[in-house]
Amino acid sequence: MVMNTQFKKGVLELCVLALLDRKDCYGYEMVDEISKNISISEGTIYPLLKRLKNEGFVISYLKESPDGPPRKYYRLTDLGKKKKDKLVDEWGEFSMGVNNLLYSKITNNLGDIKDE
Amino acid sequence: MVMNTQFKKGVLELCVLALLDRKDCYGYEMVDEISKNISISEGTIYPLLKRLKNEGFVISYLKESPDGPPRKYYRLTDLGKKKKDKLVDEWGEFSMGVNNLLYSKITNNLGDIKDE
DNA sequence: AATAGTACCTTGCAATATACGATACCTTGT
DNA sequence: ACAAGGTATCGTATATTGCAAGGTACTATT
Repeated sequence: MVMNTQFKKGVLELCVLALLDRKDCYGYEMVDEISKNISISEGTIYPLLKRLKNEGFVISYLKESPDGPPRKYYRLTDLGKKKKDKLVDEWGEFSMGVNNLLYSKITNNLGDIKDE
Repeated sequence: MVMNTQFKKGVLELCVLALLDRKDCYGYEMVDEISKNISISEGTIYPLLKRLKNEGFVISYLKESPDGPPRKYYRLTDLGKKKKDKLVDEWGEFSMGVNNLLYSKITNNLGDIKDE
């Protein structure tokens, strides 16, 4: 899926946290899951997961795979849940703000300037 | 307005183009207008306008101001209009994709794995 | 043994928002 | 005349982050 790279900045963090809020996932799985809606590559997710772990938003545990190397599953911490809720709120405000700019009547401040 | 910095990456370009599609604006004015919905600083908009001009999406012309230094107005070119339309579409797809991830039922691929 | 799919990870690059500062014009107050 | 503050522009340096490219390693299939 071709997609504006810049749009994703910061949003992928939200997507990962939102995904993990539903179920524990391993990295490779998240790429698949998220890719159904917005494109993401492995080179993005692994550094991101590492960062989220360093910041205490997730923990990880290993589990054997039936076909391949062991999978590293990630689970949201309480802190991660809070972070996710905060980001969801921020995303709502932000996307609403953008949509206002794109679609709403422009608020022009010229109401007090009369024709002459 | 406090706001996630990363969310804005790339979207401000869209906002500026959308604003200019309605009316010619000067930089300082755009900061005011956009700030009603999403926070933005002057240090952001001027480099952005310069880039948009270099890429041929806008042209600029000077106009005296009743109070202050002359204003540099920006106007969308045909190329800029196309770019704006494209970005609006991309934004629509993108934000829809994110909302799917945040709010929709998760599509789990475990339907063929039975309890045992 | 060779290939392909799964799964993990790192390095280096590119894009871009912002802080910070510089420049310059105008008005108002002292 | 001078200082202060609002209006308006522009440039530089920095931090964050997504991604391509590459590597490692395990399993199953050919």
